[in-house]
Amino acid sequence: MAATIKDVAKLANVAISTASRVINNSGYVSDETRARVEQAVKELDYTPNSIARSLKQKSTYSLGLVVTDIGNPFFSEVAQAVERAAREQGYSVLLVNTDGKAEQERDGVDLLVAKQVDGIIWYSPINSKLAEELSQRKSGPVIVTITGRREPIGTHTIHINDEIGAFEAVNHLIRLGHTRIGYIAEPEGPEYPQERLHGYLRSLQEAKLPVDRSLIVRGDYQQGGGRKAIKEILKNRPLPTAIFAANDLMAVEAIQYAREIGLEVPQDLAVVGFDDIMLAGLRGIDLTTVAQPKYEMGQEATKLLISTLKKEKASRYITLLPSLVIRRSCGYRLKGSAVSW
Amino acid sequence: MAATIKDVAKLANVAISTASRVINNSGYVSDETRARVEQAVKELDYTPNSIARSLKQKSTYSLGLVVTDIGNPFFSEVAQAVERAAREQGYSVLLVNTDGKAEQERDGVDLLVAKQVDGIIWYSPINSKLAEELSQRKSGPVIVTITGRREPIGTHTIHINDEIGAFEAVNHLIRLGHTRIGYIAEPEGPEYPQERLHGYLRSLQEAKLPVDRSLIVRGDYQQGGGRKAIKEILKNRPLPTAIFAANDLMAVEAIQYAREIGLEVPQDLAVVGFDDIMLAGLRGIDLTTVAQPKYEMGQEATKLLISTLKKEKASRYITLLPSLVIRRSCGYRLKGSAVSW
DNA sequence: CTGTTAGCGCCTTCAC
DNA sequence: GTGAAGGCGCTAACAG
Repeated sequence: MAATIKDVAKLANVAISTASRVINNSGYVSDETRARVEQAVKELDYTPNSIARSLKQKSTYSLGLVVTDIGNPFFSEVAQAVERAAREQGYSVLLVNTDGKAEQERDGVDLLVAKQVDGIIWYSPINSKLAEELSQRKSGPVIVTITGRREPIGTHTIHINDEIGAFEAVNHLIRLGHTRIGYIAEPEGPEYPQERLHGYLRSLQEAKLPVDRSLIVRGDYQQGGGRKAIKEILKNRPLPTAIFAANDLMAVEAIQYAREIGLEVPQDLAVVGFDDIMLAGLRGIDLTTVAQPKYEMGQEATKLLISTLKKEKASRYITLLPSLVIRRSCGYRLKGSAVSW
Repeated sequence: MAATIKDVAKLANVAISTASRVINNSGYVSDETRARVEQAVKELDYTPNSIARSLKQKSTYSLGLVVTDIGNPFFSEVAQAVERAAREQGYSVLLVNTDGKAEQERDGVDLLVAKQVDGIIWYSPINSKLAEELSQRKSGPVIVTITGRREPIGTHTIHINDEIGAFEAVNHLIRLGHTRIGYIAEPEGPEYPQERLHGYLRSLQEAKLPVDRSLIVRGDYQQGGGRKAIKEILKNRPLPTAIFAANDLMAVEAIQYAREIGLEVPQDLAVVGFDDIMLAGLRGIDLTTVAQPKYEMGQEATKLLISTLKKEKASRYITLLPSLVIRRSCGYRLKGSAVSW
């Protein structure tokens, strides 16, 4: 049995409340008494039970981090930022994986609520109603969502403008002279923001390029999905000369597959991804991609969350812009294009 | 204010203990009463406060996961396995990053202890004394360590036989005809297991190859560190024909650097890594590497931990063997070698 | 079957 | 300055 404050008090020959005072440094205690208590603490190797403390104080100093898949390097980088920012402020983080399933998300969030987390960083809400409702509760956790959607959800929203990111990526391909651009798209369904698709479409439209629906194939954001999708897309004739993929994982798989069947990247097929996960920058991969400010996203969200906890703060909506990182996978100029780079 | 069991009891017109019974499904309750309580629960949208429950039951149903760097894809894969296994058993996981610093590790673990986690999966203990001592405490958390060291630490130990992994990797290079094999080593210092170095050395010795200390340069396991190390190693003349690196991140950087300065991989320089993180298998990288059973490690550790929690179990020591995954970065045969593959 | 009664470990008035 | 007492939300005997 670990020592409790009671043991400390007894050993120091003081009342529990006095022991509490010196441990928490609150209220007046004579130097002499303080010394006695501190001595007792040391002797018993006493650690305050923060469960009990939380029960009393209604604050657990912990926050939940809800992500689709912590095994995905993209989320893991965000998680790293969150953990660091949280630790620096004395908070700890409870990790919940949703695997992209609404049910798991609900259960996970329920768990976090039961564990009385002070706040939740939610990336990203499949079930936005749940998030919205939760953030309405008076004594519920503060909810910060990170999302590619436009609509704010929760107490605070960190919005990554995916639409513009995708738009810029496709624009870049168009400037390079591409006119048949395939798209390995985000999955369909209400739980997935369709902003990247919108950006892709808008770019084509503004350039007055036709939209060929058979060049748009849904991916699943997972390993294996990019391969399936690119296969599908490359059944089209004439072949597209460029591919935009809704995330890097799928983009890299597209490159792999293209090379396997004898296409050269970028000469025969230019590829642009989305996210800028670490591997995108490796030599041998060199993926041009839309970089999401992963670290900032995690850090911003955490800081915002914790500062809200410390004092009331109006709901905030922050937009972060992704940026296009040009590497080699898109080529610098398409053969026969009039545009020089 | 969130609803408490008291509110539920009042609304259902029963005693608190009765409400508790139906909520926890313990003891006999008449169907009629049960229905009333359930109705009340629904009406108030009641969620049990697990903080309070934990205080009473001495069990928080949460476990700590201590890793060096969750942003590192290697750890993030282990974390994924841990989270999943934990969730399946109704446990949640508190994430602690050490960034490889002893102080952060201590603070993080203190935090976990204060938060009364039931167990800690510790990968990997820099300060093994801390781990050992903690696992001795009667009412302390169950400690499962994952480590490349031989010595058991904590309640249970999952040992990855790094020495054999490294040994096999270097053996492979030797079989391919290499005799000057550089090593981008693990960092020095008591907090880092030196098993991979041992394996490297043993392999050379058994093959009766000379050990050239200037071909062994310490890395830091981080991004950037492989680059620095390979630079150093390649100052040697004659150049080594092969490089073994203590992890994939550094191995990949070595490949990048080698290519930048005009060396072909694997023709001029064969490279073997350690870990088998996702990117190792990508086309364009194709890194031959010692695969650690990441998923098994996380899962095994978690299951072991939780089963211990449920009923006393003797301390266990499990050894998992890594396996060599041969891809292209090591070449199939060294020019001029007599060994065919 | 159901209600009453003690706490779990801690913090926080409120007296002295 | 210090102590006594109440209660956070919940569970677990123990009576009825």
